[in-house]
Amino acid sequence: MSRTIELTLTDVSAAEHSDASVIEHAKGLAPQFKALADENRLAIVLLLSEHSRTVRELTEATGLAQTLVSHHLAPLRELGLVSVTPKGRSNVYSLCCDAFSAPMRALAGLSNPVEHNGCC
Amino acid sequence: MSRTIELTLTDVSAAEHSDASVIEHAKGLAPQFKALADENRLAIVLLLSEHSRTVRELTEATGLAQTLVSHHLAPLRELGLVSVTPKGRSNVYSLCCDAFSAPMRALAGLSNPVEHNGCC
DNA sequence: TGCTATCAACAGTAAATACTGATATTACTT
DNA sequence: AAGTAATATCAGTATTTACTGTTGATAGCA
Repeated sequence: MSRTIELTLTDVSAAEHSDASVIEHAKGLAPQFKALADENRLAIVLLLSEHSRTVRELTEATGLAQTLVSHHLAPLRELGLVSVTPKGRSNVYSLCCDAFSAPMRALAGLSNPVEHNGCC
Repeated sequence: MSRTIELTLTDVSAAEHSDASVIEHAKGLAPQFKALADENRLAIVLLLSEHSRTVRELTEATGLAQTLVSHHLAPLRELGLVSVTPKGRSNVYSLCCDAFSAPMRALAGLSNPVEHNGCC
């Protein structure tokens, strides 16, 4: 019960980057990780990776207060990780694009990473 | 200048997971993201993805205070993301294993993710 | 034109987290 | 044995961030 996915990446090969460039890179990358670092925000993202949902649906699925769901959606929106489409009096949220949702769906299927501890 | 890597994953296919299981999964996954969410910790991890280093080397490479580097290494250690090997009076840190360092090296080579904003 | 559902923004509080400086510990060096 | 280099821990402060309750705005519905 496993499969193989492919990710196309900029080549990093054996090339060493300067320390300074690695640190610059960390600064650019950290906000994305931060957006996924909160378990409630991550739950929202994973739920959206299945299919688009309204705020109300997210509120029901997570059991969180509506105001808290909106609160978490705001930074995801600002980072461009999710997009909004008004529909009637609802707001339908979707993951931004496949470039993001594909890896997220992959993560959603990862076997429990907590049990990774002590692997080496 | 790009290449394709393969990741073998537990099958997530089209199967919808229950909301509850997705939320459970988020709880298990969030700590790993949290460990990478701080730009200084991420810098340390990316530096270690190139090769193992002592605390002193990490301190020099990052420009951070030694005590702060040690402070950040502690949670990475507890999560099992890095491992320590005493060598002389130094402590050599390495990324835990290939399962982790391979994706991290890939990330280190990703083109700037900040410019992702507004893609869709 | 009220009425209600859906959502976002605001203000305040509580809690977590990053940082600093000082200190203790261990292992080399002379 | 004394001195020093390398590191971790501890206590304290500052900052960030998550959360709650209230309120205001918009859009459908009766």
